[in-house]
Amino acid sequence: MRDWPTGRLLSTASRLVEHAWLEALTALGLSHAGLIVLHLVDGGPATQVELAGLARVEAQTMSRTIERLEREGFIERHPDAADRRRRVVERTASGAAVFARARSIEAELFPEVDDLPGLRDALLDIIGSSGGGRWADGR
Amino acid sequence: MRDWPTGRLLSTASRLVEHAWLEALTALGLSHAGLIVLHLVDGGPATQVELAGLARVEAQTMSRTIERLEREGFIERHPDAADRRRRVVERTASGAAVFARARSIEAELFPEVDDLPGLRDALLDIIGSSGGGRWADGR
DNA sequence: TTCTAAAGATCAGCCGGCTGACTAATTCGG
DNA sequence: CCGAATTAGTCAGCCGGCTGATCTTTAGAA
Repeated sequence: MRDWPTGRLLSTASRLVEHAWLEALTALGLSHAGLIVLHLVDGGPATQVELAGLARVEAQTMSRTIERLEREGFIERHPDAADRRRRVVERTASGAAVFARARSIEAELFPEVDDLPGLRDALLDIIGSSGGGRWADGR
Repeated sequence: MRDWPTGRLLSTASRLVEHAWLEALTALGLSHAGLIVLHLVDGGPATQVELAGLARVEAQTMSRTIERLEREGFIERHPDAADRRRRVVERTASGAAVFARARSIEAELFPEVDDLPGLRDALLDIIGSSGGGRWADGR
């Protein structure tokens, strides 16, 4: 496995970390993708396109993720009076509660690694350069 | 995004790198998962359970991946005479050819990063510790 | 020897990425 | 002011992870 190309190591590591997470998350009725959305709307309501851009995900993917969150009662969608194409996504009280609980364990489950800041920098580099113009917004 | 938990950075980076790959790979009629299998059977024929273990993937997932590779004509499955539960997976000439072409570009597409060996070590660490006994074989 | 447990492979069904195609609403140019 | 282009959202369908259940075959124990 030491001979594997770096990209393959990256996706394998990612999958295994996500898997380790899954149990704790499903116990809360959440999923990985859902947690990201809860995090993003923590800063206030947003439209689906905005959320997709921030999560670096296509709008169709975000649409389904939000649909599942709504089904669980963690968020609500309200039509925007000013632009009736838009649906504004908002956290519910239940969503706020589950986010508070999930957030605390999010960092704890990540395995120990020698140079954590170095790893984070490398990942941010990769995201920046590999995003290839698809995600204009850097924030 | 600098505030994101490391696990989320990891999966985001992984997805973006895979996406950058997809175009080159689909042009060859291949997929990420398929390429891994072609790499693994490069060392000789193997059973599906063996391949699943080496790729760190469940047997059901490997089953479908192999099915698609077979459909494309890149591998063949033969029943094992000694143990009729087993199906031995073998590369075809076409599979060998496409692997040779894909392999050469695999490393080239990975973005530049400062401390590549450090990154690889960190990822191997994560895979090792986060595999949590699921994948006994360390090789 | 027979009968049960384990192993290899698959099926069904879920989630979360993606693309392509579509609708409804808004914006903008002539 | 009206029609074309753009934008927000969704639907359909694919791939690749996963779990749980099932089937056939092999191995092992009584």
